[in-house]
Amino acid sequence: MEKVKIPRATAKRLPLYYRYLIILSEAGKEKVSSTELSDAVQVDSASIRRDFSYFGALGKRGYGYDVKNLLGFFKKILNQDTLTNVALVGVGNLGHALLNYNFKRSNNIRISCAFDIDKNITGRILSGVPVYDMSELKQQLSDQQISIAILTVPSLHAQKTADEMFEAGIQGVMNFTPIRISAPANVRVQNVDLATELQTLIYFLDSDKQEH
Amino acid sequence: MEKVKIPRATAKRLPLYYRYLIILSEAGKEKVSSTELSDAVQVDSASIRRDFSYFGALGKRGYGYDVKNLLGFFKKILNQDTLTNVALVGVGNLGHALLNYNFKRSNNIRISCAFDIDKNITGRILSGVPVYDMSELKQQLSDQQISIAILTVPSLHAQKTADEMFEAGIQGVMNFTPIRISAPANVRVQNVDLATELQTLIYFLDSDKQEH
DNA sequence: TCATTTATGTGCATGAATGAACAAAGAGAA
DNA sequence: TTCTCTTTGTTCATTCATGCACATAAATGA
Repeated sequence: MEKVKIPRATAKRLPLYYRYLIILSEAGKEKVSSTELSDAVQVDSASIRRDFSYFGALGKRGYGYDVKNLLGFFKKILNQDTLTNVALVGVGNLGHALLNYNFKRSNNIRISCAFDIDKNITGRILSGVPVYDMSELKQQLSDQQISIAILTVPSLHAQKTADEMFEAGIQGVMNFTPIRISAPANVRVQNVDLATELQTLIYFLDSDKQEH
Repeated sequence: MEKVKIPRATAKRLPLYYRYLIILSEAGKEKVSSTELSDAVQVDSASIRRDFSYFGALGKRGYGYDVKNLLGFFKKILNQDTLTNVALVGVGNLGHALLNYNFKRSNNIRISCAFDIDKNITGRILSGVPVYDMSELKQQLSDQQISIAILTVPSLHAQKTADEMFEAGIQGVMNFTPIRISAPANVRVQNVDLATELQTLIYFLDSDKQEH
């Protein structure tokens, strides 16, 4: 599937559009306007139209967008037509929760293997996912052709574990540790920093308060 | 504590700086330069200097920043000198994980109560946190003077539950559901959309691949 | 058929964020 | 003290993102 050069901000919104298109489709809606969608996803309607327009003229003036059309289109753009397997590294509290998180339903993503160092959980199958010892990382990722991993180990092991992952050929990391791991230039790291987000929320609330 | 008007992007980085300052302090470092910090937090050094400068001239030319000074300063800015209590609404997989997540160590945030509708877990104490029935939401939040909540209920109940929270006086929500909840104008909502982030990562990886 | 309404696609102006570059200030050495 | 070196604080140019506003095109109804 040939892809156009899309602004970063747009690319971040695509999965959101996709999810709401699924909802609309399941609700039996045939068409949708940028204004309707705007209400649902809370993005300005002009931004939505521009986002869509990067892929060509997908809508019809005076009508809106055909839901089925749009859905099929985004499915291809977002590689939703093929299942993406990812690895989970670190099966602690958060890791466990993610194992049970249903990425598959609206995203066609599946955690197909997990890794840990704790002998009590390695060698077993948790929530339908086999848990291997870290020593098997390279072999398994290679066998299963996995290039994306979710990192949920304790901070202390974050960088060391990340290095092992890069060694094993990981190209993209979703980093749940509070450490900013350093990675080779060709690797994408997406940080999800729970404590920081919460604290930012608190900060903004306080400054809201002071304005009034 | 009087606060200056800070750009959004800067405010988002403050907790990150704070965390690394703690690490530096614990490692016994007395001073730090913007360049050193830049390596650690992966933010351009000029941006760091500018971020700091919003609060006044905190550094010394030719020397850098005094770690203890800076730390004390950020502690106040970020309200780290007082404990912030938050509520957790929805004790499923993710909720459980968050109950065990240590927000307190470097952020002085504590989940002090949780809510659910499942009679099997309400009325009990999980990971040191009491779990109440949803019917007690308003009373408890009022008693404990809590204005921030983490929302981890199933998508289907997201909006309805959110409405109850607003009714109970919640001012800030960290929304882990994939639904964009609609909220009163004075309420801040921070969305943490795991599936979307993962999918965005996949999208960027694919477009990286196509460039080469 | 023709007028009216609806909703797209895009030009434009504005604002935010970034990072390079550098003058100024202070630290440290001689 | 005086010189050199380091590192800040800030200016500036650039890029990115946003949302208004509107011309254009299609749909709908009379």
